[in-house]
Amino acid sequence: MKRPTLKAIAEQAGVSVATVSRALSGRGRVDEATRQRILRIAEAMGYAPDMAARSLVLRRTENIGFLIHALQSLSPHTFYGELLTAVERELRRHRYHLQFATVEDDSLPTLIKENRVDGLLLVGCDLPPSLIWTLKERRLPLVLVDNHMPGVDSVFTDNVGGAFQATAHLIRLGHRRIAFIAETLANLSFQERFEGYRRALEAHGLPFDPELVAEGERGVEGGFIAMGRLLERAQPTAVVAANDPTAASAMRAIRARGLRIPEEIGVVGFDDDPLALHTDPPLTTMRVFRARMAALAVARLLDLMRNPEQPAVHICIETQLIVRQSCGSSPIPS
Amino acid sequence: MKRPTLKAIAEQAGVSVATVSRALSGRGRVDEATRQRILRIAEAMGYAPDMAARSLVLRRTENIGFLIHALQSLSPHTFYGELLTAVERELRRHRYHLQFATVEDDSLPTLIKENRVDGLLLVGCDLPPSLIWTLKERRLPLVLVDNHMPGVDSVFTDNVGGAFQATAHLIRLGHRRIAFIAETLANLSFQERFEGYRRALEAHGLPFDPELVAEGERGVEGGFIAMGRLLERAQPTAVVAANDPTAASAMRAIRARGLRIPEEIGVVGFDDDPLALHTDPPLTTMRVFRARMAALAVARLLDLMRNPEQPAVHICIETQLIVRQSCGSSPIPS
DNA sequence: TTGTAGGCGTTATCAT
DNA sequence: ATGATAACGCCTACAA
Repeated sequence: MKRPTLKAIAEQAGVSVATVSRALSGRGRVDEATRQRILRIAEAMGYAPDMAARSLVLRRTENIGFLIHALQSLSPHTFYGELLTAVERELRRHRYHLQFATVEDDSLPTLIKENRVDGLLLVGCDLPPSLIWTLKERRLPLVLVDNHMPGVDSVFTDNVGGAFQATAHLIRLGHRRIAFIAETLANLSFQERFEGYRRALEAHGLPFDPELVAEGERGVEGGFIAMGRLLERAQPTAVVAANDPTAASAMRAIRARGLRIPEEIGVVGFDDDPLALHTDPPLTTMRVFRARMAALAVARLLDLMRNPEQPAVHICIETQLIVRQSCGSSPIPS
Repeated sequence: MKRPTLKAIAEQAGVSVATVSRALSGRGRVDEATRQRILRIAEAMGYAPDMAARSLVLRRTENIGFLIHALQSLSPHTFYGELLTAVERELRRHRYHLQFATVEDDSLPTLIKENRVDGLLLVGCDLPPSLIWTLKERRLPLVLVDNHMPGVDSVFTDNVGGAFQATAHLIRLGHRRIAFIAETLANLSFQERFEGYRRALEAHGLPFDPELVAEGERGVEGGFIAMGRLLERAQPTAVVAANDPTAASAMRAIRARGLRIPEEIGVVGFDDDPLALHTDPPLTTMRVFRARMAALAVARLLDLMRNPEQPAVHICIETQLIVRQSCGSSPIPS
């Protein structure tokens, strides 16, 4: 059977399409009796307004775009999947739909050019800033998620504070030679975590030693490589990893050197990836709140769509230390 | 600046909108000189057809829906994120867009009711069959992904064959008391993997012992629970896990009992989750080809949209054994 | 080769 | 309270 239209309902009910439209939309007065009749018929026919016709006249699609960098999203080690479903759930509560797209460069996605979305969630810190500015100039409502920059609304994790806490935790346990590793530092989130690490050292009167910092490579082996490089030139008693996959991968490098965790080297990660439960020993890490991030980002975006001319707002979400067994639980002997 | 319309280009070029439409769409003859002029102007104005207007008249949205069960997708331990990005990339190659939605029950998603998609990818084996049939009756082109049933087109992994291979691998290594664990057997994929396990035993003349089969619970601890139950009543020398997270979680239970892997118990997983690299020892597992699955599903769906009246086709993708260190590499001593 | 006109399904502005 | 009617932007006969 075909999708019913307003016209079909109108004929069935013996009224005009205008009346049917009013009855169903609730805008404009309709006699209560005919309204009920129309509603029953519409229900029976399984009517729902055609989205194309609606958005053509209403000038909105009730679609939100979820944009992510193609490389980032292809990486298996990302928590954006969970973020995505949380966003979709949140959008659905508000009668919006989610359009998912990846971007590879700074050219304007067809999603935008063809007017397929009313607003945008730009996810991750690797989307080209030039693209972000182009979008802003189009006056398209948008919110950065897990990323931030001046002049654009954003919702993100407190990376600096989180890494500070993680490092302070290790210091509290008695560690003095604490290393920092990342797949790469060419990434805003990782830079911020590095910054938090440095600030924690400073706040506790420990010297910063560049020899205790190592980068690896992008990919699942990043932490393994970084940790290998580090252990060739230094003997840290603990290491802060820029994220959990890096930490897990580093743990393999540590074990490969015959060192025990946490007795000889403590490890702390970041993200509370499900992975963290399965490492041996289970990984102490900083939990980030993806569902909160999703809800706040959606709320902000919808607000921005209602009322576009607002100063940019930046929403920073704190992290939480999850203590497992990779750092040891009591101060180490010096 | 506003989005340009055909009319704007027409005025600029001094022709009618019909001519512009023809020039841009390529359908219908247009003088080569004016065509070039129109193309240049359109290019300069950054024109792209308005999607709502187009789909209203063309009766298609150029949107494909990616549907997944809400619970399934919220679980962090799923590889559908990777599948999603692969699908999006494939769709984009064909000028289609991806609409992502989760379903919670068998009520018709608004995506469908409001005509927001031309076709559907139904992902995972936990979508309600009643919903699938309703969609079929609407004559909406659709393909099941990582799932299959008679009468509906599908693209899926060879779970039976994969589990057969995994089990045969263990048998080849000399194992005779081989267990099977899963978070749950109330899942088609896991049932099929169980079936593959049984067939391998049978094919090699080993008895099937129900005592060597254990279920756990849904969630990250599923494998831990299942393995715990199993070890209380039996002494397997190896275990086939229904997927990698289950295997990783089971490894923790095995270690908690003081047993060594692979010396005392061999473990093989399924999926080749990135997780498999980080377990200790790294996990031997069956690789599934998500990107292939995505490409084949998209190709099939687009074909189905062109030519709807075709008999259903079922595309089964074989898996590949990835040998790491969790099973040992040489036959065990009996 | 080009333009005119009608229509896709919906909403909104007028009359009545 | 209800019904014509005119958009919305695009495509496509049909006519010129």
